[in-house]
Amino acid sequence: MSASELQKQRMTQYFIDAAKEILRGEGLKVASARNIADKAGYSYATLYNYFEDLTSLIFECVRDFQAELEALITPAVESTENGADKIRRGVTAWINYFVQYPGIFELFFLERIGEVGHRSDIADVIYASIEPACQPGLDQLVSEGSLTQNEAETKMNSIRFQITGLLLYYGNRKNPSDYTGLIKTLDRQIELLIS
Amino acid sequence: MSASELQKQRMTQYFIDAAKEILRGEGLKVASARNIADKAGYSYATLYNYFEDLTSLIFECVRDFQAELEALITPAVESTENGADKIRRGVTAWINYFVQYPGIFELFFLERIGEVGHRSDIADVIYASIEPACQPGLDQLVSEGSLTQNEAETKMNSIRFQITGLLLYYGNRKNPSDYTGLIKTLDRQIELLIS
DNA sequence: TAATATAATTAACATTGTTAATATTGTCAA
DNA sequence: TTGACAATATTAACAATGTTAATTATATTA
Repeated sequence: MSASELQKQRMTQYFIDAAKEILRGEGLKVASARNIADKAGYSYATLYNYFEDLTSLIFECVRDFQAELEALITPAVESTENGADKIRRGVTAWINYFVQYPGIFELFFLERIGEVGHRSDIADVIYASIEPACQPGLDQLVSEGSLTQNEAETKMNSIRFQITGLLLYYGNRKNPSDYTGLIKTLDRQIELLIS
Repeated sequence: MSASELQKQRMTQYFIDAAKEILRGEGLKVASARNIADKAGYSYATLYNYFEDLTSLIFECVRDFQAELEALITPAVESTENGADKIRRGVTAWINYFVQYPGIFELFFLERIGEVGHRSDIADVIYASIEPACQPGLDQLVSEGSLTQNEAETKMNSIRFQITGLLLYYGNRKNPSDYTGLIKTLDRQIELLIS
């Protein structure tokens, strides 16, 4: 990598780090071009020398968060040999990540379709985020003969839709109203699906 | 009602109608104070003589949409005596409404928590919107002895979370990718839950 | 050191929600 | 019918947003 490319790489990273910090803490509505650039130590216009627009920068953050999420899920899934347990632990890790960072859930799932979400690449990342949590466990159940390939796919979708919906309502502070209730509801729904 | 109260009532209705038309058609991001007032035939500042802020006006729209949705669901549910069928038809009507008006789904479920959604009253309306579609059918299954009260509640939540998640991903044009696929997936998931 | 290329900043524009100041309209007594 | 006052609507303005163009500062090279 040339010196100038290294510089460019560093600059983009400054902005990405600043944006991630804001998204994690205060959430999407605070992640304005001016706030991000401020936190990165540059002027707002400088940001546009390194990113086409604000959405591109946010997209980089989504990819980073996704990688972070996957890095949390994988060891949780691999901590057991039991297929059903793999799913339980994977899904719980998935949920816990978004509970810990509501701003990231907001970013992943609640952004207006026409803005960040409309980029099909971002939608792909989000949609796929549940797979590392479920796929290994389901594969195992299939290989053990407990499930057909077809059933496994249906169950993956059930889990995907259900935990997303669950978190969506939890995020709106409706039901369940607290974390204990969330985990209890999650367990019950998962049990209903994989036993 | 006095003459001036009638006037006030009419004015608010003009703004609500304009806002609903925009929300139905172009969606939330187009529903600005200026656009709504324009469509209502008044200046943007006039709006603030009748609503505390834009969120209050949008909230009125949510309530109207909820009533409209319920008016579609009820006859669908009552069109059969079979408990499971009541649920199938109710949920399908619920989904169809939001498929027809993606802007209303966006308004109901995708708005940032800190803005419209943070009003607990609006969150209540949204959360409850699934009940007319499920409750009658579940009640019937309970009264027939097919379900316990407890199971019925769990299933209601399962359905609530699942169809919301399903629609969320469908709205992002991911999976299912078309309406036929959506209905097929919906049927499969409902079958898995109530049979 | 001077000339040039690169990179960062300020200024500016259009758009947003919202408020204050102003203009218009309607009502009613003289 | 006119004049005073209240009610209502409109324009002007503010701060914040994303974004671009013009300008300034910095680095590189001859």
